[in-house]
Amino acid sequence: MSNEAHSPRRRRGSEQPTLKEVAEAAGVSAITASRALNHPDQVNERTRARVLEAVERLGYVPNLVAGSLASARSRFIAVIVPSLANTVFIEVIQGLQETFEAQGYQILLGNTDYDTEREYQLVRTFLGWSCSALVTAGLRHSQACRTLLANWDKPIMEVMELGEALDLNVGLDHTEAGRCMARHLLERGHRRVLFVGARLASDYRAGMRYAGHREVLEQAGLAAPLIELDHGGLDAGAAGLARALENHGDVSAIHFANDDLATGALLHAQRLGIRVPHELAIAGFNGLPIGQHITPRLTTIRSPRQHMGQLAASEVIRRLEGKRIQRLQHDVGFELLIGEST
Amino acid sequence: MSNEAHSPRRRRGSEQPTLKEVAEAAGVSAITASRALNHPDQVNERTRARVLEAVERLGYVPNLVAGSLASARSRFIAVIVPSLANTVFIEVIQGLQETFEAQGYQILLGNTDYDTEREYQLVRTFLGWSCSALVTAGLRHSQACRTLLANWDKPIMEVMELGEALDLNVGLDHTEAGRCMARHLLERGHRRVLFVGARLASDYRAGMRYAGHREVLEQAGLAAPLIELDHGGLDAGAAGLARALENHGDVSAIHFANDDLATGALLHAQRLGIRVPHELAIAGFNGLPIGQHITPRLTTIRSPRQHMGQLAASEVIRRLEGKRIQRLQHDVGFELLIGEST
DNA sequence: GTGAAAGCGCTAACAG
DNA sequence: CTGTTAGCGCTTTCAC
Repeated sequence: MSNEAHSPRRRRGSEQPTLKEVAEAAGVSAITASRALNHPDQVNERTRARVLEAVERLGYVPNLVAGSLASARSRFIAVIVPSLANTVFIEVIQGLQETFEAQGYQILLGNTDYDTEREYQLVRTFLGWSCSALVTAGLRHSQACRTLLANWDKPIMEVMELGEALDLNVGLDHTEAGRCMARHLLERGHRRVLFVGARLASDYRAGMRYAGHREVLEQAGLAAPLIELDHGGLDAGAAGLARALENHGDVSAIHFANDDLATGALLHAQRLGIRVPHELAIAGFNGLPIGQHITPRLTTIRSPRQHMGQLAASEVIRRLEGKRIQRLQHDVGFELLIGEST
Repeated sequence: MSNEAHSPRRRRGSEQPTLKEVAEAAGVSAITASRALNHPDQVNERTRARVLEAVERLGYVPNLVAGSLASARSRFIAVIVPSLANTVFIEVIQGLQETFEAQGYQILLGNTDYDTEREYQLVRTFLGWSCSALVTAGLRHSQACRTLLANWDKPIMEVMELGEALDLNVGLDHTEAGRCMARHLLERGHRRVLFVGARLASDYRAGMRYAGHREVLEQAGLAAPLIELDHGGLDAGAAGLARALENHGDVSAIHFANDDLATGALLHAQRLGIRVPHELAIAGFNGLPIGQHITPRLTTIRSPRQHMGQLAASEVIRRLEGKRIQRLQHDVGFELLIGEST
């Protein structure tokens, strides 16, 4: 039986059984075996048991590639972030992952390194995998990428920030966050406030926070000087503090673009014997745990990053399941955490 | 032309052009178009230009699913880690990602939540995607998982720890790392040394470090008391310190299972006015940046995590390219970083 | 509830 | 260097 003279192609290296073989072993047709596995309710219970037994006995592992080709859909979700080195994206990914995995979706992770051309390439690749949806960090894309996505009929979710989105959008208002912290510093009586960030062209959301910060200061008739560092991290924060003291010795507060910089600066200030906040106030953004463990505790803004991922995933899943989406856009907000560093 | 009376199936939702259509537009056969894209050197330069032009004009995006089915290989690399909440795994993933992506491989990320049954399910799924290789964190797997992998003929790379591996192995010796830190503490004159870890059954590599620690202490005729916390993080470190002071008030040093715990404890000690290391020495493991920014700097052990990922990926790629692998196992080692906390 | 036939879009194998 | 043919393993469609 089934003994062809020539078998022109048998690539499946090892003797991986196919669905057809499982079906034969169970005495049913391939399609019934398929249904037994994927739509159990469409198959007689006893038939299903026979199929499952055969699956077990033969050690069958479904070929998902073939399934995807035939059905023109994979259960892949493309997730594109600019960096894995930044906790912020990791936490969003965590939220996405737990929610999607629980529904049987598999994440396909891409890293653009803050390069929109790279993003475009990743999107192309991911479309080629018949992804069920795309989640990407941010609203800025190359024109080619926009064109490609405009012709794509699956859910597109842009996370992190809020604005004019391609489709779905879950995020927070970074400009407003910048304003919020600037207002806090003004309330604390600071009049000479410096903003220190890193690579604001790439980390343009930090740039938006600076814009908000600047707006508030200028409305109060104050200058909004900026120091832009060429990389981030704790070391950079310490270096930023040093530069600030050198070039802006008269500032009474520094608004850092994120908690890594702010924490690095705060710990460096301790080493230098600068008393925070009396001699210098320090503020950050993100609400990382470390900021709440150092003394003085860091004044910062906490964003619900994991929740952002969960919400984004839930909304995408709703759409995939054909449920009505009430709003295309969700503002997850933020929270000013006032520590003793300001 | 090519106008069939009935088109039984056209799933590709939008009008995504196929390779065949590109080929027609370029006046070549499908296989030539395929070669022009995937094996440019096998095709006449002018033919290739025509194909590329047609690709551009039609906005063709290759269907990778179909390609994988036909060739029985995807360029997927399955990567399985127990958690995304732990920096350690993220850094390894980063190393893997940059190296694999540079060679055109796509990572398929799975998270087991420290559950070997979940790992088994992930492995099954990933095998179904015709992954080119599997990278997994750790050497411990369920029996079902081992059986499944034993019949798989693609490269398997186990990272993080060293030991009897399924195939390739890149990691470090955690028991030795535990010994190393214990010896350091003994050298510093400590005789009452406590080990504090979290969920050692899940984080069994921390358990191995404790085993090494204990071995050294017992050889010196000392006890090796242990406090096991039910979760990790900075908060837990602070709580661990509190528990230590309460139940082991006479200890002169605490060896924490990782830097998160150690940092949380160290910062908490500062708040309590406990002078480190004079009244209490504190040591960690991982060599996270934060430990080198706090005062006193944390004594810890640094492991080359990103390098571990890069090396693991390189070795897998060598194998995939058919090159000879010189050694199946690589010890990436570790480095004792002596701060002022001990 | 089950099956037969057709084909998803691409590439391997050969032939020229 | 290019083309023809025959599938990869599965699911859709439609019939029973």
